[in-house]
Amino acid sequence: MGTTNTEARAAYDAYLAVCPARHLLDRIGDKWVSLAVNALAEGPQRYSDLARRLVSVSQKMLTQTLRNLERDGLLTRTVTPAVPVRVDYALTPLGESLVPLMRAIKTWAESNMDDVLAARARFDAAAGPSASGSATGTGRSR
Amino acid sequence: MGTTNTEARAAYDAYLAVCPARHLLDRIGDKWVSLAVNALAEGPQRYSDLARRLVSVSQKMLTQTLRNLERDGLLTRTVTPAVPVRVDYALTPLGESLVPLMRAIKTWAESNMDDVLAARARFDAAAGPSASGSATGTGRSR
DNA sequence: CTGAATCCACGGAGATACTG
DNA sequence: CAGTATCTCCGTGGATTCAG
Repeated sequence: MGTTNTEARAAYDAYLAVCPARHLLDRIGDKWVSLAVNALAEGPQRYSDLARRLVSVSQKMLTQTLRNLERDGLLTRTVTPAVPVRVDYALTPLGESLVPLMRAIKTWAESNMDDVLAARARFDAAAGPSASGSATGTGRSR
Repeated sequence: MGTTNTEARAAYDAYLAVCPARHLLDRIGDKWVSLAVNALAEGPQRYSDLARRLVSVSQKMLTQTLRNLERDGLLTRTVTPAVPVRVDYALTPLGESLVPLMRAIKTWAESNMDDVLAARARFDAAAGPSASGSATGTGRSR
């Protein structure tokens, strides 16, 4: 009595809602964030530069990604009111401090993805040689 | 001619499809993965233990998360055929090698989330004091 | 106890068209 | 050039129910 199951869940959800790591993971988990940060790590870029580098990104997603990063203080957006408007994006110090972390992620991935892929192949072979590849919700695709 | 825009996008998409970092980010970006790995970092746990720790996770999501991690060789699933079945989950060496990375993420988040939150507040105050909070798609919630 | 199967709703991702 | 606006599709996650 008193401490119902529902209350516990609510409390946990509340905790998750403010968990810093959760926020960060949500951010860098976004498909285009890592690519954008990576591109900007080499120096400021114009909107069209970024659009060229992240070849298959839609304008909507690129803008949305950049807005979110700007909102979080990870990059700055500078508008130069020329004839054709010019907008430059650059990492802030905060954004740059994130780069090493991204590199660490990249490094781990490149070092261990072979093992992961091998494990995945083994698993799929053992579980469902007939099944197309994965079960209910692998998470990939989209 | 020959190199159409569409081809370039297809090539880039193909590249992204195999990009190790992308895979890793997709994995650890999953809501429950970080929590599960974190919990298992302290030692093997039973299914029900994990369900208790990740209070607000549904069985479906917990099972799905664990399956994906098992598939990727990050943890092992051991079934003990007792009267009530018993299943233990434990990190593999590969899974454990991921723990420091998760910690790094957690550390960065805890160190810099204040700045992020401050930036966010500033941005929201400047952009749309009347608007509810964020634009088109902040990414959070769900 | 551990998990599979099914149904459903929400919201994000993308394509397209329009604007300052 | 650098966005904004709108619409639709479907994947994802949750609740519920059934089973070994």
